[in-house]
Amino acid sequence: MRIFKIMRSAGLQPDQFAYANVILACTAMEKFNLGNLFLSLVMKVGFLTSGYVLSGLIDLFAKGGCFVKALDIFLYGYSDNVVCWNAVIAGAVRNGESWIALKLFHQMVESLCMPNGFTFSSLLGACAAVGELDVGRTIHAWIVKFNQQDDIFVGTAAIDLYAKCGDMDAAVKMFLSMPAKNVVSWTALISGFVLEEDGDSTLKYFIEMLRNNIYINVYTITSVLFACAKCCMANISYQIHGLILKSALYTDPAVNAALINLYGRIGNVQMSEKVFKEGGMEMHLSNWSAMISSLVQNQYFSRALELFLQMLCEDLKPDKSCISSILSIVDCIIFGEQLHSYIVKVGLVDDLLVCSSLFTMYSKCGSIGDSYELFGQMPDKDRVAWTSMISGFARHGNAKEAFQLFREMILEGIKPDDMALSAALTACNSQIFLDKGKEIHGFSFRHGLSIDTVIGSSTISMYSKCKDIESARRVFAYIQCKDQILWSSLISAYSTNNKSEEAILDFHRMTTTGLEIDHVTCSSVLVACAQLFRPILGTQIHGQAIKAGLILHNSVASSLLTLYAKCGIISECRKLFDGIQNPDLTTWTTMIEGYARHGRAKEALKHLI
DNA sequence: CTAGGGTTAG
Repeated sequence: MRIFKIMRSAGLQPDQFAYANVILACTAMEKFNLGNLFLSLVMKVGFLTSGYVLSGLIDLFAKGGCFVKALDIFLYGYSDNVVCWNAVIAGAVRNGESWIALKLFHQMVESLCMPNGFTFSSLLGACAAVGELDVGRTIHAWIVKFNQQDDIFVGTAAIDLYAKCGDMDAAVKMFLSMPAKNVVSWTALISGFVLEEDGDSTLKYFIEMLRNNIYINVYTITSVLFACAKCCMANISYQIHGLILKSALYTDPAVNAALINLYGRIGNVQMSEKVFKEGGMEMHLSNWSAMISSLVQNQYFSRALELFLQMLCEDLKPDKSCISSILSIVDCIIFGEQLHSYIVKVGLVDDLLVCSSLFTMYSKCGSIGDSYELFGQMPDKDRVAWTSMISGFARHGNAKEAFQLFREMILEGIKPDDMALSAALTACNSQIFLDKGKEIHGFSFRHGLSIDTVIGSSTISMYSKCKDIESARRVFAYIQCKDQILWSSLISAYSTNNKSEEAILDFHRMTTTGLEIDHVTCSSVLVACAQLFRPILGTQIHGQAIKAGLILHNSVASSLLTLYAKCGIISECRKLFDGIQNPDLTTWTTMIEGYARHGRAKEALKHLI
């Protein structure tokens, strides 16, 4: 740049190469604001016909985010130079104009300019960006026609396209056919398996990579760690962590964040904290947000809040994922409102993620009106936002509003998934909604979503709340893979519908399949025991609950209290109650009721006061 | 003039 200035001030006329090189330097230094200056200089001396200068200017404007200007210059200086075509096509892809890129390609071929590896690499990127597998296959055919299939960039871009579109067979085929591969080709393939949540294949290729002594970099490691997190591969995770410690990768903030996230997913918060502390926590925002979400996922709410407040004290600006994580654990409207003001202040209200978490917070804290108002103000709503609002209404017993929203969501063209259906089913909370529930059940059946246990258990609960226990049983029988959640839905369906014999029978059936009992199953079956006056069975289950650590759940404790109170074993009640660490409203009420039922008014009143 | 990742909310 300086030499260029000296040249001009000395009255020397720079030639096309001097201009091209100085423009190249501008791009490299990201001095995009100099684009217009050079454009006018170049126009004055008539160098826009030079392919070197033209391609440089196109690239400068495209990288500076002015694709329209880049396209203008290209069309004005119209050249049959392949580099100019490539620059404008790549610029289109970079600026999210994939379809323009593809159109330009066709014009290029029509004007008989031969595309090369650069062209195809960008075009495949364009297809990947818009998820156009079919167009991508057409481009692949062009690649073969122009004999560019051995280019390492083209091959890698093809792997990336197939991988992003979920066609892993094609990706592997491309990978194997490549005469030369590098770390990027390997990583593109591995990322495809990560997207598919195929942990086995991810590891298989990663190990193969290590065996072949391919240099592993940050991209590879973060992909593999992500796969470990997604597939909950705990043992392998520790080994890979060891590998990272031995390499220079441990100091990279992206790797740190990936490790923190991984340990959060596999439930080892202590390790998350360790990586967080070792990774220079004062520097990187991504580490803070990974750490907070790890804590939230594992229910360390107060520690999460502590870190959040620490961030504010240290003048670190929490990003949207931090704020969303924190919002998801807020259970007090005053704190929620404070966060709301903060979000408005930092200008994050219009963010889809933040706003979704915000209106969900209002609905969880009891302000369904505020929640719906915020929801209504959102310009774009995704499936999660719709689902969250539906379940907000369902939770507040506003069934009609929930159904209306479910309808609107489908009319908006958003396909409900298992969570959305489950939210709509939850709204059917009494017999009068049985028809509506059947309608939604039919919808999920028609859309092939009925095999899922999430939908399965919500469908069973729906029929249970609508007092159609026969249908609940039929849904249960239909589902092949029965997990604890499904069994517990059925058992609680019987127990809440006064079919206690059936509930106990199914409890025995469940335990014989080798499934562990959980707190929901346990408390349902105890309710059944109470109804049938079966203290002996109840005591047995009490023992199992202690062994499985379920006694810490207040729902289990209060079911046991009900059982002992009903069967007149008040001394056992008292012993149990005194052992409860955090008695809640239900456990207190049950205890008081127990005393009252047995004419122990004095004790009942003592508890009350 | 060209390539690979970071996922959070219901």
